[in-house]
Amino acid sequence: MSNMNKNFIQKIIDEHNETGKFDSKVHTRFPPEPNGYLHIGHAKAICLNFNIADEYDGKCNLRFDDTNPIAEEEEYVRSIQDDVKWLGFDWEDRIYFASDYFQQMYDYAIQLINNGNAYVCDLSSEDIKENRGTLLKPGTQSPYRDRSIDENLNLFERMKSGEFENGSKTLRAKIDMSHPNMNMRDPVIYRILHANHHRTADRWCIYPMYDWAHGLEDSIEGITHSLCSLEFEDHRPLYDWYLDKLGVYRPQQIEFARLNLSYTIMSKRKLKILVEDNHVTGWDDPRMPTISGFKRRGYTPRAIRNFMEDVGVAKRDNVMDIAKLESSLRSDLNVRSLRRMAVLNPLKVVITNYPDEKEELIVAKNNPEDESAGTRKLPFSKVLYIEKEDFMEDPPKKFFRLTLGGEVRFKFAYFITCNDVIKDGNGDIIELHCTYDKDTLGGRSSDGRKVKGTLHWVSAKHSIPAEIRLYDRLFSSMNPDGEENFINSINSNSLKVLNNCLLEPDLKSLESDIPVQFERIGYFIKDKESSDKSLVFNRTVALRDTWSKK
RNA sequence: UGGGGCGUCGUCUAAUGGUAGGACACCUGGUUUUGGUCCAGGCAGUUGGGGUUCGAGUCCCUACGCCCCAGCCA
Repeated sequence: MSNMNKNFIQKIIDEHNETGKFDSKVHTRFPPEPNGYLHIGHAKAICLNFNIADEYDGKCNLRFDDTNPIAEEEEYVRSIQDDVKWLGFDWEDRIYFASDYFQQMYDYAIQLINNGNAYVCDLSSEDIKENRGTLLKPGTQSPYRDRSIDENLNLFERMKSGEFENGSKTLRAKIDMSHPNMNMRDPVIYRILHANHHRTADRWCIYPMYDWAHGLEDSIEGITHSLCSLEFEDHRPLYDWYLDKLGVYRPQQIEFARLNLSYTIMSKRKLKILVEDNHVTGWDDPRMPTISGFKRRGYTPRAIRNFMEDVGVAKRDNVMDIAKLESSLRSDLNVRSLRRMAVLNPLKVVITNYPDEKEELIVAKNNPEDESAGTRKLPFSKVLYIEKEDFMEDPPKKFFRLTLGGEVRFKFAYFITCNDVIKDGNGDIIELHCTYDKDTLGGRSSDGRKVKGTLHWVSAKHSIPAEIRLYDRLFSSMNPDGEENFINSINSNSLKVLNNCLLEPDLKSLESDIPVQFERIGYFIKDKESSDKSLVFNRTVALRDTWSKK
């Protein structure tokens, strides 16, 4: 097998497989902390871990890294599972919690103490900070560094039993206070936290720090390749140090660059501000870069997964153009979505030469990309509605749509010519009087006459009302994270609500979660706020538009 | 100024030391009952300077630039 077009992680795994380092096994894990909703950046890690396991015929665990009871909640463990499932990944029975390993971690800590590699420190967090030194200056040793093993054992036991207050003591690794890597300057292993944990309640009042916990979790689960983001690169020496001092199985940590997207933020803290200060309606607001937000917006798991394949994996910092995500989205939606007629800003059209009471059913294709999607019947009658912007009395050059005296095709129906423009007192156009050519049924002329424009339309009598929400990017800045205050770069036009939209009747019974394309407009999905009485549709993404750009 | 990483089209990402390729974006043109899709074409890149070599994005030296690290967060 060649190394052509593999990413650097696959190449490392290939090497391991050649040398037999992990017995040719691949076992990865996705280890979220349940302290928030997953976003599109997490999706990269999810796809990477599950896909790579799959490619090498291995497994991928879902593991909650729940070592900080202050930040974590049950609600998040639920939503995280939903999101991973929605993306289409299956952890089978391998769902784990760091909190299930607390006893083992504690026992390992005792082993560390026994080997003289850890000590209980009475320094306050301020003192520890003080003693740590700086990037340029070495730290100084804790006065508690040389306690006897027995004293350490005794104190640690009492920390666990709840004898001490929060912050009064820590267990620390005895490494090197002048190490150039700050992570190695006697890092904290356990801190005292009298707090209720979402799974272990008050059984513990000491909680392991990330560096201690994470390697042990990986080791216990037999993970082979522990994939994480770049900022953990200088934690790897500590990851290795702990497992080596314990003499236990040691996975290989590999760091990759996380995903960044233009015009969006990925920081959990900032996303939380958007929600809490009501800049959006919730974690699943269709403008949010959360997985639940993308889902509600109408994105498909396939589009997101294809995008991640496309983006690749490397070590250099990157900012993906969100246009690439949208491109991936459109290409998935183009193939699968049903075509339907919807008029967002209705303009009344009366076909003067069409019999008053006549109605007919027009055959319309459901999806030109997929013949098997079949056809449906669209009602046509004397009074119709078209898009306001599809008529101009005084059109510019190359305007292919309806004009006074001009002829266009009403898609699937007839050729229509506009004869009169009716205006109100303000001079605004309120109605068009047109005639149809009855020999063009189906939208094709019998005399070879061509028409430049094709419009979508709905029959007034048969159409159904709907609210349509037009979403645009949440931020107008390409890099909101780089702004002095990201809130200031929120796009004030990120949501436009249209209340007088008219849909073809078939949409009444559309199931939720079925993506539709409103012809000539964009892709839409029925929102969860829809009811039988009032329909609400979200615009997932507009169709590519090379006309309005000009 | 310590340590750890990273520098390839506008943006991502490829290239056993051997024609710098692909995607998105952008621009042309063609097809089209969606100004969509599709098709064809175009624009555009190895951070700088030395060195090794028949040959360097790749190896060596050097300069420069960017990111991360001083939580009892992960």
